[in-house]
Amino acid sequence: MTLKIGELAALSKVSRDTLRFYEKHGLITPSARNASGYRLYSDADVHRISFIISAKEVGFTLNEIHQLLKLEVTKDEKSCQDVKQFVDDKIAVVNQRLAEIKRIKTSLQTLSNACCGGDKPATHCTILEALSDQTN
Amino acid sequence: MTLKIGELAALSKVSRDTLRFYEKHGLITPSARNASGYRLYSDADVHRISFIISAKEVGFTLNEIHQLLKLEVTKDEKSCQDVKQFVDDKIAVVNQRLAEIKRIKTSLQTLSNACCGGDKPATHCTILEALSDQTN
DNA sequence: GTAAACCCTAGAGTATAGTCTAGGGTCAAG
DNA sequence: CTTGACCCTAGACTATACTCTAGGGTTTAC
Repeated sequence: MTLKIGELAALSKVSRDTLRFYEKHGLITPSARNASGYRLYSDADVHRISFIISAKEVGFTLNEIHQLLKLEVTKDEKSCQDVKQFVDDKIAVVNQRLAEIKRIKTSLQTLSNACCGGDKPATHCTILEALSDQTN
Repeated sequence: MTLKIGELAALSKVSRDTLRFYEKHGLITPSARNASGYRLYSDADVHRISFIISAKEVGFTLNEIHQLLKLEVTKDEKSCQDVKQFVDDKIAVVNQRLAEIKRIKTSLQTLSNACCGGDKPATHCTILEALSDQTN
């Protein structure tokens, strides 16, 4: 299965321009071009863009994502130890972020539960009150 | 306990400029000023900046964070139903992000485990291979 | 009592991540 | 065989989130 840029854009919910922008910055290169120079994306490209989007959504910069993806192409030049160290560092970052997002989720949920759900004023509904309720 | 801007900056690991910037954009206002106009931050301010930083780290924009924090001051003007709806929407976003970050963590961990940890080339170490290993 | 280390404002400059425009070629349907 | 919906490049423009500079006042330690 190959997709043209507009099709991949629709599928991934990003713009064509964004795909070209990511390409210019080395994040994703279509696996082929047709005779007229149209970009043709493969299944692997679909996975790749999906990873890029997920990573971005949870707060990684394009630069960091680039580093993560680069592990693929530099694999023979770096020792395994280096790769492992880099990835383990990223796991630590991800764990931190996981804890933060859970904290935010808990406060949002406390907030939602505190709300009556009726149409009275939400007098006791504040994020910061919800946050400080946590034994954290 | 009150802190001057430099002290809060050191504590929160952001720059003074960032704190002033956040203030300009309505995210945080010091609870007081001294006679010379120096900003004085309270415990509540410390919690507030900590929330802002966490929310930002996990991918919320300053604008979204502003909306979350604004629930505090607009509480009497909005009906509880409105607040609940807004917060529940945010919870959905957070759940999505939680799933994504877990997916990334799993792939990073698969990647790390696949690495020998020795000093041989990391021939089979790629994020995308790790990602596609997942039954996802 | 002065020098280093802080604080203030206002506004310019920068990095990141797109988004849009101009000017042109391609393709599928009618 | 042309019209509308696509595709191309190059480069200008925008939004977000800082970061820095200039020019000046304040505080604290020696």
